[in-house]
Amino acid sequence: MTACPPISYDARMSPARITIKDVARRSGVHPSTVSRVLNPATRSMVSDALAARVLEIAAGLGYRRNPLASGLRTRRSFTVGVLIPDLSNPVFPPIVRGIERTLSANGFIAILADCANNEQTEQAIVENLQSRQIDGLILATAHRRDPVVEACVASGTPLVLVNRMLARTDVAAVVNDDELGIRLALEHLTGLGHRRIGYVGGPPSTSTGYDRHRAFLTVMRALGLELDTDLVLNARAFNEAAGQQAFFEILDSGTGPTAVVAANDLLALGGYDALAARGLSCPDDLSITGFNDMPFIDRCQPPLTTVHIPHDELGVQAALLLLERIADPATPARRLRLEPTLTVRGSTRRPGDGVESFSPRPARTAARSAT
Amino acid sequence: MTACPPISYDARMSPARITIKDVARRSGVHPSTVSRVLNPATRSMVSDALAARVLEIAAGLGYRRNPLASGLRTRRSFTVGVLIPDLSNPVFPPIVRGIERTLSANGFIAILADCANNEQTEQAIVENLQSRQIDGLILATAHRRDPVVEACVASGTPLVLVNRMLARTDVAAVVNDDELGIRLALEHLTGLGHRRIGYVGGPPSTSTGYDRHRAFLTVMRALGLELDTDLVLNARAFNEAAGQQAFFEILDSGTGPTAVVAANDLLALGGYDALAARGLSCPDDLSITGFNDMPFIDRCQPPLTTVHIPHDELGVQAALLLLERIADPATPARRLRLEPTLTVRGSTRRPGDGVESFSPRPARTAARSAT
DNA sequence: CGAAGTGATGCAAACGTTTGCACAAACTAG
DNA sequence: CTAGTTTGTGCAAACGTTTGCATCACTTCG
Repeated sequence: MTACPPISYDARMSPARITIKDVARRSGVHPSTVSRVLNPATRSMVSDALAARVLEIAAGLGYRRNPLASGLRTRRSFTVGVLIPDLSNPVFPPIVRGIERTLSANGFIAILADCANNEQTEQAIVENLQSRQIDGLILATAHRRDPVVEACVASGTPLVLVNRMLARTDVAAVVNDDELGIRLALEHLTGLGHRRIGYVGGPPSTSTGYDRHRAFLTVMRALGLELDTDLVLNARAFNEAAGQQAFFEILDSGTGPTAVVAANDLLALGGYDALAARGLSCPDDLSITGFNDMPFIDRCQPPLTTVHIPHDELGVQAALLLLERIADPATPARRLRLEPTLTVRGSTRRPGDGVESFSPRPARTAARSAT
Repeated sequence: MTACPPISYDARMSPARITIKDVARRSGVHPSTVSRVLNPATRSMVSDALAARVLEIAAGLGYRRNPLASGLRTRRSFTVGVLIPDLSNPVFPPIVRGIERTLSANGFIAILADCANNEQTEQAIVENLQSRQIDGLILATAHRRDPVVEACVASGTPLVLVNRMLARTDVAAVVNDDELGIRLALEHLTGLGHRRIGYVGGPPSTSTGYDRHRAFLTVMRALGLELDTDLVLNARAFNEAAGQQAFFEILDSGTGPTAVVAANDLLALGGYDALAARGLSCPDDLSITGFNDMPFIDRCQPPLTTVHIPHDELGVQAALLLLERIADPATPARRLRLEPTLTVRGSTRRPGDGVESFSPRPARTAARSAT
């Protein structure tokens, strides 16, 4: 826009909106000319002098394009859908924020939908969004084999996955380097002296569940560590309850590990719960690492050692990738893999460090539960 | 919809969308008739037999209404804007979730925008949304005197505030009973024996800042407790940094209180930080209560005693109120006040309880900082 | 039995933009 | 100085719905 002359306050109050016709009448030109002026792509078709005049009049009148009408004609809406499996998982808000900021900086808006981890819901939402002529879709919900994604690809909807990706490689995605993340966690633990290390993963139907699991196996082998299959299992969901259950299985397997790598911070928190329920504590009895470094996880007790992922950047890059694809759908699907880092906190320590004969722990636990 | 016959897969694949005309042609009736059938409000105008047939054909063809075209004609978009001051504050995601779920259950979608606590941005976003013909707006960003809200009211945009409200009473809002919340916290503390109680609030430009502050003064007086103005102050923002700073002032005032009521969980966390920086601890040296009971705050150390608010319900009710106003803008602006409860956790205890001559605390703190 | 009423459907004009095409005027070239 | 090209605008038809009005076939009643 040009310099913004006094936007007549009336203009905003009156429900009678200013249309392109009003601008045309006022400038003494045809509506189509106004349209061309207002559209950057066609601006060059009209003479500079006229364009300037029209622009000024439009601004003076407080004209605002009606995206519905425009979208009806052009089949573009400058709107993208953002699907989140579960907004109450604190990893997602920062990602959404990055997405939203980037989109709106480019004139797009984000329609947010939470599918509550339900594929039915997801399908319905996507269809609804498609009928609203959204220009593209960002999915944080993807499964490795995902009918919703398939449908989107088939229908030609520009699509970018975030955080999770697909088995097939022709879909754009922005993810973390999961293998690197797991490796960082394992190297940290082995560096501390851990040898018997367990793993609690997520649903293998998701790339984050699958890839991190595989990475764990690979890296353990690479490090020359013994793999005890009793200590490696996948929880049925990426949440605390499922994590607790998985940790129970590991704790009760008898062949106690000294450390466990969790594929997600919530699973790690479930581990805390399991330990507490068995009268054990982290890191004295078991070191635990998480994945995601979700907000406020540094505040829990003990502060979680976890793989930090660039939440915001994940969102930003996903949005940029989508904008790229919307601008030119023919562009090949790129897959970005961002590098995580390890954030060491209080949930990991050398094995055995906590088991002096006179642990202050039990006393404190008792004291607290008496409060 | 009627029973859903095999939705032809082709329908979704082909970019050539099915329109009302296709349905009309196929049923041998005029498009307008199809429109009437498809619109519940006008369905009764057409004979039941025909309606049934059209419905069936529409479903068979996989027809989906184009909301852009429909909105262009009717000036309704079945879209509402949701403005959040800062999505990274964990109170908001659950509220957003409630909003989103309720809206989408009623055929509306939510456009989410995060204004990063910036009024400029907010203004721009609202204008953008208005030009997109949104049917209404839910604002979690309101200030007590808020030009953006004024503009919305003036332009006749249906509006509901959530979490915060305005000084003026003619704007619909769903908020917590802030006074009750503060009272619960204070009664809890006095019940434990606290007498010298401080307060750390938020910006008085927000209703949550203003009302909680006032409630604190009122309730303290009602309880017959002495008010020391050195112990009562408002942080410049609802976040940890501002909270820490405010707690520093209280701690350094010399006239140490035994408890502090914080107007928000993040401020309380800032209090934790301030205590830690001074080598003190909660609740041994100071009891602290929060407000909001944001997700995972029960995991921090110590788990925060805080005023629990019905996040989800706040969102649900805000959405319902907005739908009500959209359906009938003439409806008087209702203001709902939901009741909070107190969740007692580890951050509060009797004053003096922690200061036995042989506190186990200092030792532990030392041990941890040595790790 | 005819007039008035009722009920179901068709017709066409909107809603606010965009865009292929036509057309005129102003150039360029031969 | 004419034929051909470029440049700048206007014209009108779309995009997919909705809705006031017209129309027509019935029923109902005096």
